[in-house]
Amino acid sequence: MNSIVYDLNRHLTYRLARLQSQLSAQATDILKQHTDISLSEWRVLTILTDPKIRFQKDVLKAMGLDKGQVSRTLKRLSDKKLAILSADEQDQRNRIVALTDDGKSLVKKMIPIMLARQAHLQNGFSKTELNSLFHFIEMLESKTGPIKDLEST
Amino acid sequence: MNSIVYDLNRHLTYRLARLQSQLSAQATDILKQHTDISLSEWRVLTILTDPKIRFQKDVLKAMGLDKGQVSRTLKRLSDKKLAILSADEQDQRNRIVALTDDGKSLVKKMIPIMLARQAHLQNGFSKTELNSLFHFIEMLESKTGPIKDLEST
DNA sequence: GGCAAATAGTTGACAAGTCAACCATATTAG
DNA sequence: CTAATATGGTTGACTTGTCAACTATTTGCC
Repeated sequence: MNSIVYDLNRHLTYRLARLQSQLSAQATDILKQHTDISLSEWRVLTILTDPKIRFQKDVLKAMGLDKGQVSRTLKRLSDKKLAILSADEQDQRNRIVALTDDGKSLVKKMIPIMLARQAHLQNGFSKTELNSLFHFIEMLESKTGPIKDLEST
Repeated sequence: MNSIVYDLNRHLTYRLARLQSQLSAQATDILKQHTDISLSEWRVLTILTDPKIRFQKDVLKAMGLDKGQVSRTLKRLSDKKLAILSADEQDQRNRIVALTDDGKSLVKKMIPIMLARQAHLQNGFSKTELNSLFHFIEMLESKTGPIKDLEST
């Protein structure tokens, strides 16, 4: 009668959260073995390899990260001489961001390692399964906004 | 030639991370609309509905959360009078944890809302698709340990 | 019994993520 | 031209997560 038991293990968002925290711990470990950058720093570095990314605001849009987080992460990368920030003469509000040579070579060194990890994770998935997985992620992402009428029914 | 571009969007762990952060923001919002508890507090509360969970260590095992986090979260729940912690006479190291009546009624009130959200998220997925998704999560979870030989190849 | 090791939990220090206020520069609309 | 608004970025306060050191019990072994 008092069965208000809530089965967390069959609870999609909980499972995703747990998976995610394990994955990010794994990535952090790998990075620590080879470099002294954090996972968020690594993600920003990889974003900067894209030639379409020229300004800080582009990083922001590309990553969907917090403004302040991007600002501080870039600052740290710049302190570590992996990226440089400079002023845009055309529009003084913008900050131009780019990898330094050190940044580029770090990325070049780490990419094979990080790709090997992706391969390791995807090992056992068929092409079709992988596509479904990405598709599922997209479907879920499209439903992450505010929800109306949660209480009705 | 300088194509060291790394496509984050086709990068499984990145996509999962982004999805996860959106999902947890959504959950936090919903909780804030109805209660004043945080997402981690909510998760611990739901765990406590399981009669098999008697001690703090059971919460720990069931959630795979950090020791300290569990300790502090339970403390907050106890401050809010949603859970009570008491000593185990048999083994003084253990702390017995249980929901208070307030805790139980809060859970009872929130469960339909949180389940409605799960339903909303799973809407559009067939039973088969949902099962694959859970299966994929399990497969990935089984690969989140340390990886050997990342650099070879 | 007594001492080493194991278990349960607490605490402090620090890193990462979130939020909102704020400053400077550009854009636009009257 | 200039005042309101929008945009890009920084900063501080706060929360959450992570790690490791530490205390207190209990268990197992000689």
